[in-house]
Amino acid sequence: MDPRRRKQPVTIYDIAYRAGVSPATVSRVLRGASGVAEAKRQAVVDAAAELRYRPNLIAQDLASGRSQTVGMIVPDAAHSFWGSLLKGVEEALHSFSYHLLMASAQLPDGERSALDLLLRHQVDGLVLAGSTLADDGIAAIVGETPFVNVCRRRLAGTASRIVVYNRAGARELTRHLLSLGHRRIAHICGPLWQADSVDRRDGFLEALAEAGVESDPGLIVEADFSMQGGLAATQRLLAAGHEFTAVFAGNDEMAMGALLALDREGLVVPRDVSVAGYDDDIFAAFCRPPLTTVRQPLYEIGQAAVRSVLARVEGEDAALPSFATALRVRESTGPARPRTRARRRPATPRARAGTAWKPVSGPR
Amino acid sequence: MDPRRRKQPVTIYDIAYRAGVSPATVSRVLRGASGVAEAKRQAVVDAAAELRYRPNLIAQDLASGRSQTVGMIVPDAAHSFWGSLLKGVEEALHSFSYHLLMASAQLPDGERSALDLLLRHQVDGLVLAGSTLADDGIAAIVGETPFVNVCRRRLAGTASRIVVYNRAGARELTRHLLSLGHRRIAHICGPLWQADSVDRRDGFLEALAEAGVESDPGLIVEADFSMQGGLAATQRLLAAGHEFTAVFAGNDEMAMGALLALDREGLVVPRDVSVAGYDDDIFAAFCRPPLTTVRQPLYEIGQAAVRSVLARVEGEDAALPSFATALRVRESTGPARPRTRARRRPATPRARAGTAWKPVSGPR
DNA sequence: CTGTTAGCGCATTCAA
DNA sequence: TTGAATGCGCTAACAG
Repeated sequence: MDPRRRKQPVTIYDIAYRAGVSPATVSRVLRGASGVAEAKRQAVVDAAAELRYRPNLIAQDLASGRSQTVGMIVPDAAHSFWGSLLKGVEEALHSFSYHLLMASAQLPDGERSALDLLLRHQVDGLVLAGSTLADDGIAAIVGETPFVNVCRRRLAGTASRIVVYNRAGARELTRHLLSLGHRRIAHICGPLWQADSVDRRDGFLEALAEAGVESDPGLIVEADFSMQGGLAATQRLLAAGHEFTAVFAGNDEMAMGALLALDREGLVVPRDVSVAGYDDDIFAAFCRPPLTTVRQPLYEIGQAAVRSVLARVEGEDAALPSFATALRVRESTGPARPRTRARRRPATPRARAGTAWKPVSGPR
Repeated sequence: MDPRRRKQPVTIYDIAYRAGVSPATVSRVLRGASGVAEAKRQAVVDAAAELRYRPNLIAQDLASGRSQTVGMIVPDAAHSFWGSLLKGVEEALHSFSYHLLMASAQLPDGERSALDLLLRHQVDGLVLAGSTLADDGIAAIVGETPFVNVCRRRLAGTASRIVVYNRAGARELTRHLLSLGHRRIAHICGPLWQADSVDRRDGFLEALAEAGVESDPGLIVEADFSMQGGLAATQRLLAAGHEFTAVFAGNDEMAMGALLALDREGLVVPRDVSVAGYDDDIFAAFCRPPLTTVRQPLYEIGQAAVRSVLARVEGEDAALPSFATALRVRESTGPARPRTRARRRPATPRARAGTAWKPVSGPR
């Protein structure tokens, strides 16, 4: 049933034999332990090189009780948002000679089983991106294994979470809009069961309040962080006849959808309506017009998560850093038009318009 | 030095004791082996559940000689192109109860060391995305470990490669452009040391040839698959005064750059110039205008890669599937204008134009 | 069918 | 400093 159980071609025993020392000494040398005669050390190193020795980490792990591996759970690697985080984590791990065991999972249940799988693999620590589980829920299944949350989707619990000052970021962005003369600003927020969505919306509202601008509940709509969702939300806004001169989308993907929806209506950005996003996603600078947005240092956040987890793996009690955001003003935002209701130009007739924005986007 | 070498809280010995059987029997039951009395089976299952037993895969691996793990190397997880592939691989692996050890690496050297690391971890197989290494080079370092290449960047070697009919895809897309009346079509190709780039360019040229349209070398420029590169390439094309009514970019990212460059010149797509991309990236349907492109089933390719690798891990000699592409006609392509040289509308003055396309895109 | 005996490859006591 | 012995948790012959 089992074809060929591959055995290690060369082990420390081979090296020991060749170098004329004991396996224990080989182990010491290979692991950089002190207290080995230089002559033997060299002999071992040479032998290992000549034999093209490749350490068996699995064996090392079992013997040492630590796997040199960190597990990461990502909701959807196909989106550059998560991809950036993933990249940061992977590269940081690499620099510490740790390995990355990756799992993707969206539903809470999938997350739980993914966690379980990762733990079976004896990961030393965990980086959870976009988790929907609460801290205690996670702790219940991971036990002592250190973990840190990044961009979590749960409102409660900050103990394990790297926080990004999203409220401040949203506030700054909104102030920018206000400074351009916008008063009726629509906000497309992400799912409100997610911490980030709520934070950004709150920041938005705070900025309005501090400027003495009354917020119109009708101008706040919820979507799902997808381009499709942003498109639909904007269409709803438009259809409802709400007047607004700017749209602040909770992320760049939704902003992109908004741009498309506005275009469909013959509205020109930023002449008729300003649009802003959030995240400074990989494509934000290349939209037309390039998108005003708020940069979240995802890559750096990923790195910080790793540092924090590894520190705890080493037994140190690492504090979780927080991250500020940075406003990126580009061309999708401009001065508010004097008339509140944006003027339309006749939409260009399109034969294929009906199918144009079908969700052909992602793979699968 | 070593804080707490975590030991397994509950092992098969504990279960054996509790269920009143031998560890071997526990192992059998847990691994679903046949030939165990139902009574004992049940006892073991119950004991395991009560003790909340979590198998130690590391130990299993060491004992069985197989790690239930596949390694994947990705050039850049922050791009949805690679992300889609990654997602396909991960999910397929998951469905086979395999794990994914991920490594990112761009330079050949990084790739080599990444491979080495993965092998130290005793991965059962490898999926290499966008590899710059030749088959024999890879084999030299992985030995017997099965591997498959996906979207490789090397021209030579198809033995390990899942091929996508990119030439046919490019041909079909070009025919579409030709059918719209375009005769002077610019092509922004990817790096010509990459198989995909060459294939697509060749498909482009073939379609022109079969239509009896002479190709103009001046209309073919090389870029690096990035948005920034597409922007710059298009600007070069424009600056050189080349006349063209359509642009076929080697991938969607470059197409997006092209859209921006054309916009900067006051050219309207598709009225003045048609633009087409390749990949059907996650944002393609949401550009303005939505991008005509060629879909590559990346997710499915990832899955196929997994099936193939795992089959070989099992000792079967799996053939590598090939994939066709699908033309996605959207709104960025339209009939060619009668006059060859596209007409411009005065570019709108922009204060921030200079900084607008700075490479603020990726993280890092 | 089931238990006993050996390892898997390496780290790590403990003596020497 | 170094080597011999023991074990990490589990699988896999081998007997019984």
